[in-house]
Amino acid sequence: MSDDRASQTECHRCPLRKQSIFRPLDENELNFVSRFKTGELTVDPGSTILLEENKTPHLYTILDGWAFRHKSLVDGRRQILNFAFPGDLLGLQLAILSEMQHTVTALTRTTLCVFQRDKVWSIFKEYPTLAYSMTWMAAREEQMVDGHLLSIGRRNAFERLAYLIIHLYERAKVAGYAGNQTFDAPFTQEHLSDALGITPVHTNRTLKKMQMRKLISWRSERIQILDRSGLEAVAAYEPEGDGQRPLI
Amino acid sequence: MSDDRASQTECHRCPLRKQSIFRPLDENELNFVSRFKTGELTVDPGSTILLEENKTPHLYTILDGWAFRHKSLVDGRRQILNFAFPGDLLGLQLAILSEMQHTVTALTRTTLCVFQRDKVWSIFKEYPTLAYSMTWMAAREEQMVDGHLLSIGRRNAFERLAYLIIHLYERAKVAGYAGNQTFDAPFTQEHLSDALGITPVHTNRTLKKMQMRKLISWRSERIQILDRSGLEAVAAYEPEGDGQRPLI
DNA sequence: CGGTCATTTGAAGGACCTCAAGCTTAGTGG
DNA sequence: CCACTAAGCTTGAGGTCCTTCAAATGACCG
Repeated sequence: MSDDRASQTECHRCPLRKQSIFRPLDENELNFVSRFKTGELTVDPGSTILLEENKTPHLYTILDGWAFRHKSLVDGRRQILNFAFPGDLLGLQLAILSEMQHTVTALTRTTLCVFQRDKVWSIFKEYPTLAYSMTWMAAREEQMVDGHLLSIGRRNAFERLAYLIIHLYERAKVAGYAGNQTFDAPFTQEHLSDALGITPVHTNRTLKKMQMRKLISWRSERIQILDRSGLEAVAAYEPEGDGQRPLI
Repeated sequence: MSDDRASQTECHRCPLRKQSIFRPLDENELNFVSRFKTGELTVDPGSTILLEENKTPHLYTILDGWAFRHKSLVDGRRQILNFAFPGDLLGLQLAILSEMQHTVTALTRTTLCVFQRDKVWSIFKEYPTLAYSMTWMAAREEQMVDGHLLSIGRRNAFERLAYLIIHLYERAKVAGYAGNQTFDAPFTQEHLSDALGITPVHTNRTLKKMQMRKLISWRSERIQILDRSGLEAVAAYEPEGDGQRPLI
């Protein structure tokens, strides 16, 4: 949660990394990014990146690592809203609404690209392409949360788990954390249960059932999808957007 | 679902109405809006404004009326993601991601302001203030969905209902559909149950219980909050953002 | 006044929760 | 190398919340 070593190198990877994956930044943008970026930050697993109450002046992009957005009731019941992967923007709500209503916590050792949030307005004024990308990411994030809401509201535990596994696999894949129907699982069953909206005990039983049916296996921090079409069938899975920013 | 009578009058109310509530549009923006707006559209209760599969070339703002965003599984189980009120933007996902993954349906007779979605990019290029407002609205919408996800995932039926009632009251209030702890309820118990993620039968029983405990009353299309602090207590309610766009 | 739709109520079953204990694993220090 | 600990995982038993099915009641409308 510290280690704010600034480095001006490879900045072009970060501001909206999705974009640089699909389209190289132009000169203006590169110039801008180097002005806008404050530095990099690496945090350990379990550390808080953004806290609900706090008003940090920062906005982040994940360069490497997993994190998760979550929100709790006063009595401690916690709901994981979504997981965050490289390229994802953290703290946009804070920058735009000047209020965060959720917390972001690192799941693995995570490297972030740090920006000044008070410069967001100047992005809109001077770099419409970047602004558009930010909005693109916000819209995409909302689309994912919509999907989770449908899942939590209308699927049973077994179906929810199937859906979440597929979702995580797909996201891990684009981040490079997956391969061959297998992906890293740097989380505990408790994290899963907080994402699924069920108890750890029931999550455990549901996982067991899913392994018993040879749909997945989970050994040593890795989850393998054994029967993709079987999983899709129980989840009533419908593929999400392909993650590609449209050409404008 | 038709009646596309164009009218150039009072356009300044619509493009991002929130904004015009808090700050008058400047000359540039007014000029822009009149170029950008296609017309107005009024739809009857129950009609579909935006359909998941469809690629309408339109983007809407609600001028008057209630609508709701929802999403279903293939077998028909439906989840209401959020309700939409005057000032809300509909179809931003379609415009930005070129893909809608939910449907929007009118709850009351609803009047919409219609825009061409392919002009969104020109907003970003030429009217950064409007672009910023659009992003503001997207961020706010996501914040609301986050709140619902916490609710559905971690509150029980009684608590969910309490939360939803307060939420709807607060939103109806800014839209002018509420007054004196009372608000319009242009929906059925089935809508409520789809928003809460529970069955109609259980929704009915939960409503009964809530009326029995003198927390609310529901008569002739109007819901009255009888005990606000009692409701807040059961919901563990925490106020949302004040809906005011920050000055930039 | 019949028909349709929303609401209401009952009874029974099942999904998920709670509580509680035992287990496994990895890390720590003697 | 072996306690010892702590955190996570596993399993059982019982209870509760919510669902399902089914039928009755009420409200509205032509």
